[in-house]
Amino acid sequence: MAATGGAGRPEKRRAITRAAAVVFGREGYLRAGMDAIAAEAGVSKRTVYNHFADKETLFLSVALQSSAELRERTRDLMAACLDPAVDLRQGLVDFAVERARAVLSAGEPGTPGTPGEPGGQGGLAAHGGHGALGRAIRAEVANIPADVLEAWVEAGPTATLRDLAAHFEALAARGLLVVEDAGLAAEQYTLLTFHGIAERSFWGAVPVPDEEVGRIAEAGVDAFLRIHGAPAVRS
Amino acid sequence: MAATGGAGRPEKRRAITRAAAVVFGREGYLRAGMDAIAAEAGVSKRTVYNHFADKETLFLSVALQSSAELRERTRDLMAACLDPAVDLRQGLVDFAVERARAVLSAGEPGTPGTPGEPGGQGGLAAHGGHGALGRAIRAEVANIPADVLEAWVEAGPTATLRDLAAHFEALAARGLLVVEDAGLAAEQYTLLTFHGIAERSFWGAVPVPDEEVGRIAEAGVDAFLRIHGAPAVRS
DNA sequence: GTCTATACAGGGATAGAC
DNA sequence: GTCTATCCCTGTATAGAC
Repeated sequence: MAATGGAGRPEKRRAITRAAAVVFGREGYLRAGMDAIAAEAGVSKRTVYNHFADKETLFLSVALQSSAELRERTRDLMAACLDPAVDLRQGLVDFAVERARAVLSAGEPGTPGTPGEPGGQGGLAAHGGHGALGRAIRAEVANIPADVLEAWVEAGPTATLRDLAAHFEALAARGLLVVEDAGLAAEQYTLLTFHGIAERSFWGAVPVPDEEVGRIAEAGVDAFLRIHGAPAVRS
Repeated sequence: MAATGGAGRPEKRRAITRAAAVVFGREGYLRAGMDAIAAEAGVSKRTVYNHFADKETLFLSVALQSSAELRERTRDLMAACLDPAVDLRQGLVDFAVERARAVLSAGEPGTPGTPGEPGGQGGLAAHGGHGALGRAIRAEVANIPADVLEAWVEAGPTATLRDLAAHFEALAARGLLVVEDAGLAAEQYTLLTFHGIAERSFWGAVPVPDEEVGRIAEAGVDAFLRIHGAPAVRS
């Protein structure tokens, strides 16, 4: 009887959350219908209500899950681009570009992308990208309970800033960066290399050409290194 | 008979657009009802449909008007803070703080603010702020015709970037800034001093303490001056 | 016993009619 | 200015199927 409990087959529950991410991302919270979510999941509407008390509960559950998933995916990209650091500037540019692609790409079906890429499979954003769901959340921010919104921010953006700050501290210890406040440096890097693209594309709603993504990422990294680059690297 | 023509008393039309800005900003596009807009304007619902063909037309009309108004208001703030420029750093900080207040403040009724302040009266954002309407537009971005969205961006954010770039070029000519690409510098200033606050507050939906706005503005200006400050100013 | 399919009650919205 | 036609959506109830 527990509405949000573990009733029913877990595979059905996963199909519902995945379908909800697709439909909420595509239509937004208010326009999305529970009928459409049930159809996308290949499940009866009654089954949806068997696993989730109502539309809002389903949306908030999917939002929190997506936030944590995107943080993990971003942390993997960070490690792949910043840990080797044979070329710091190139690593910072690569991470900016890959992050923009991961968050903002619409996941167009015409381009299969890299099918064998690990870490990107089975997540909530198999079709539509995390950006679409993030847009739906931002659109409903005024109607989301404060504690849930705080949990979403903490599990996603804030945790990612912490991950990035840890990397910057490690780079500073190796003499490649000069940072007093690693958290501030992480925020400035994110603003200079990512938020310009996010804002221009309205968090993935409007496509931005790859060429321009690369241009903005390079300009952002150059500005960041003027603030925090070690003298040897800055030149 | 022209739906969007100048039928009816212009005062009624202004009352409708102002009411629409209030209600759309408060409730968002989908949740806002034409009944509530008519009631807020103090006119009959029939009068609303007499001036605007339908809900979408009204929304897009108000969006474009608000975009142009916010651009003018921001340009005034820019001139007031950056033209004297007895202290460049202080001027850049003041503009960042005033801009954040103008865009993101919820216009709480308990604080009458500065009643005699010129330029802020009679606009669409008398109650609720331009940020609230901007949030409603961003929430509906996927459902707005591409040409209208482009016009909104051009009349608001892009025009403001151009205004700021012109100021930076003047400051560079006076030897206070070092900029190769004034447009890029304007974008970096906006990112470093404004977008962090906008994102943290979700474009005005969640309040940010004045103290923190000031802190972020100062840190952003310091970073900006490390990139573009003239050597005499940078120290 | 859980899932599917469908039908239905209740509320609210837009847009038009009187 | 009020009143109403029409549609859509959430959430529930009623059937039967693996």
